[in-house]
Amino acid sequence: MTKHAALINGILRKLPRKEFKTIFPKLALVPLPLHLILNEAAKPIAYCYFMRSGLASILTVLTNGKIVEVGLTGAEGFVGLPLVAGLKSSASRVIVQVAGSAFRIRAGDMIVALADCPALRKSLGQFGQEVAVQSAQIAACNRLHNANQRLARWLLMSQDRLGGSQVRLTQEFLAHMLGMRRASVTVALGFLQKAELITFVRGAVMIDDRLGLEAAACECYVSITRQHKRWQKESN
Amino acid sequence: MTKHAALINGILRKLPRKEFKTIFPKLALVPLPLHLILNEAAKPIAYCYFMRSGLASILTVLTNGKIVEVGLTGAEGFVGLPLVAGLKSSASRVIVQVAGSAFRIRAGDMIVALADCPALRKSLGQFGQEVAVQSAQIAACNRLHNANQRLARWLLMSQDRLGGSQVRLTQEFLAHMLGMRRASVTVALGFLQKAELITFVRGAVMIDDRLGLEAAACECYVSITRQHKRWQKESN
DNA sequence: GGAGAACTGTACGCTAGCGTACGATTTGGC
DNA sequence: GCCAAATCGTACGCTAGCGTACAGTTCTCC
Repeated sequence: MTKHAALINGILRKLPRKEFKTIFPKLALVPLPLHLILNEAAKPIAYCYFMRSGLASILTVLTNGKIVEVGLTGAEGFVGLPLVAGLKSSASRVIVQVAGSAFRIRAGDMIVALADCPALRKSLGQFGQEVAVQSAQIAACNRLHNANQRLARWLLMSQDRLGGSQVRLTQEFLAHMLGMRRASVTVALGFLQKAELITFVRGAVMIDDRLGLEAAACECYVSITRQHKRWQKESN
Repeated sequence: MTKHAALINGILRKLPRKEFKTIFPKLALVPLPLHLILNEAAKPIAYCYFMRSGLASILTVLTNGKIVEVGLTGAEGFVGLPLVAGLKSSASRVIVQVAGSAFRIRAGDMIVALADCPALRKSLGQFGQEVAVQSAQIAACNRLHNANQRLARWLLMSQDRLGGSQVRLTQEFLAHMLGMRRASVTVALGFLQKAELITFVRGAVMIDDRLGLEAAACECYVSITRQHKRWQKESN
């Protein structure tokens, strides 16, 4: 593991050298296998993660076991936000949606590091606000927009955070994320494919026409993106 | 205005004396008339508010003008969270839902105060997480629960934050908050009234049977409440 | 106290999406 | 190469909630 490798994470990259040196020795590069649970709802946070690749979903878990995705983060993000606010347990479940890797840090080490790193605190505070914005927009989206639009939004958001044009996942999983039936996902994917925006095979979706997909998605995708950019500017 | 009056706000009350003295001179007690916009989406934050009474709704605004409530705060809360993270504009609209009063502080003064007040930063950071939890739970709720359940949840949440057993608002407004038709609100209110959980008249809803209403609501109400209590304990 | 505005009750046709089910296809392990 | 498990396509009846519309009621202002 080199410092260079760590720079792949959006939060770590922005850190001043001094703070980076403080936290770096505590980081462990770990793989993130598919479906690994990073934080569990209502459970203590044992580790925090600076994502390096792959995709993590932030989920609200209902008592009947149903789950709904309320946020999404890739290499730009961090998992373990409540800890930054001085809290010890996670309110949501965070799972690996697309396998990758991350820099992991023990909760105890993170708390110590935070005390010495004002820039890190600020950076994570901003990221926390971004995640909150995502949740808020998704809350509205879930209420007002239809399955096709929401699916298109989800594909765009995940592509942004992944890089490639292919997303590997099953329809079943997608159904859980979007809080709809698997059968509805099949239909919605079919709709987008017929419009020549995507192609999908067993276990994967390819994005063929990004602009077209943006047009097919609800405004929520653009809203989240635009808000992100607005705040990017403000933080300089 | 006395210091005692300020203690009505949940955040201010918890502040150590020293920090309170720092921020106190910058606070102005202002009335919060119905429907006043405290922060506007995508606009710079001019003032922050420590709520003292009344109710403020956090709204996601869509481009077609439709709005959906994603969070709710009363005298326990604060309006202007992005500022705490070093950001200058609000992502959501925050409006006065039930008239009341608040301690208002200019954005510039708030930024200065924050630099000197670690306990305030921590307190607001936690509150930010709570708001995020609300959004996340509401996102799931909007996807999975029906109109009656969501209405019951909303009434319970607002009663918690208001105190009294009466909530003054029109069905039209309630419809906006819950992202449904006014006609659907009429029907849902009728359902809850027939079950003898509430009574409503033009412009107001009275809660008659709180426990019954909790049973009629979806689990989301309990989830939000429970998570709040869990974190309360952890922050000591 | 009368006019206009704001608010509420109700109705009707319509559609997206649900729950469920079942068979077809693909994949991976032995 | 075969079998079990995973994944996907599709169908059918059903219902919550939508859009819309209109009339009844209550408030407010002059």
